[in-house]
Amino acid sequence: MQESGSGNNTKKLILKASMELFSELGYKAASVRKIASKVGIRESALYNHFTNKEEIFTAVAATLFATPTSAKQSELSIAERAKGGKKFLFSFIVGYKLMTFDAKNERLFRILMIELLQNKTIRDSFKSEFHNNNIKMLSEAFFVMMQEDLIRSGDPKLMAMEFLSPLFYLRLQVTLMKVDGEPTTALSTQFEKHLEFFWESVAI
Amino acid sequence: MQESGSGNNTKKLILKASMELFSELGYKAASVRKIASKVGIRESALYNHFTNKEEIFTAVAATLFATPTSAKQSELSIAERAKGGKKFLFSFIVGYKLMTFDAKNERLFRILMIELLQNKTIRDSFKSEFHNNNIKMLSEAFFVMMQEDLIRSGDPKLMAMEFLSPLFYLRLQVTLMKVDGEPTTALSTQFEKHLEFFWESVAI
DNA sequence: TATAGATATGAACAACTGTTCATATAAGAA
DNA sequence: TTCTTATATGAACAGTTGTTCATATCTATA
Repeated sequence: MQESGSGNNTKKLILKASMELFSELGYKAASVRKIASKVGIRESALYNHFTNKEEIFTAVAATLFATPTSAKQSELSIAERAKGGKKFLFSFIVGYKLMTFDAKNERLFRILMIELLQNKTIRDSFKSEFHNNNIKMLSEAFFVMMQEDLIRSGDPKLMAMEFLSPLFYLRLQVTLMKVDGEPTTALSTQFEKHLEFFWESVAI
Repeated sequence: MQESGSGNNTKKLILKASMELFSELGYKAASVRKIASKVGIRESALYNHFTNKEEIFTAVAATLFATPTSAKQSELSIAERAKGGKKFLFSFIVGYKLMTFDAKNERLFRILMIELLQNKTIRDSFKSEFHNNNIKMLSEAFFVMMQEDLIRSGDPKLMAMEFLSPLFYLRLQVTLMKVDGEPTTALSTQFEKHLEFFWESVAI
């Protein structure tokens, strides 16, 4: 090993630098040379760790989606926790809000949105991990709440969509504001307001 | 004038070709040469109509956002039409659905999403035209509906957000499906289901 | 018909792209 | 120490990028 890389973690450094550059510039503009330069090596050295640029990006995307969506906070099953009704939804909101305002996850979301319409790998990840997991989890929760007569009956999946969509939209707004360095305090309280509105809509 | 361009509308042809390429490839990959080639001229000829690539993109974006959001369908004011309650919301949904599944507007949405996090001009347009107009319009409508005792009282802007977010999320999903050539029939009925759910949530 | 203005062309530019290659250097195993 | 393996380097490649320029050609006006 030469300088720069402190050991065998050059690969990790590449992933770190790549994630930052991809999120800042997007796939195309985050060139192999810029990535290498950020790591402190030449671009040719990158090819000892990855076969091509696409593989770097796929690896970055994989680490991004590996982040748990705030699912396993406790040992209790979703069905069990869902019996808490509004309490469960509140904890979900708190987790989602934390993700939205966390700098690292903010980058995640940026790069996701940037590549969503250009990269099929990202699209597939979004559909399975990001979207379906949340919808599936919430659907299960709403199904339980219906059985427990906490909320009015209906299609659990539809309710999951209705609950999640405004959160997603808020997250997009927050991300857009932060990109331009605008304050997001006004949006901060919107998350709880959404919960209030939603619960008033479905609670029995 | 040489061949290709049938008259003085080369500028329009450039905008048309640009829009298609921008939406397919994004800003970076839609090169000046590709645009020129699509029009049927050399890249140097483009510079007789636009000073640089950025100006082409800005012009495209301007024409995109110039499309009315289905606001002025009739001569009646929003306040007047809002008295229709669910009927008004249904007409909004129909308009939004039409936009979502219209090929041209689909492209609009794609390019918008692609550049949303990379281009400040687009971001500003999104915030003012795309977002605020809809929210403002819907807020006014919900305010009227509250006065008419058609819906429960609350923050009209919050309701507008709750009503619009799922539509936006659906639109994004449809766009993603179409990009990969997947069928969108399953999502098609979701628009009306959202209206049913929402109206049941707020109607008195 | 002569002239002016708009619009076309092709060549060139400097910079950047992803990738490959022969080669050098370092660390660990024999 | 010697040999192997991993990782670094710098140069080179063939394309592509946005932009400029002198020059040619078309159209409309005088």
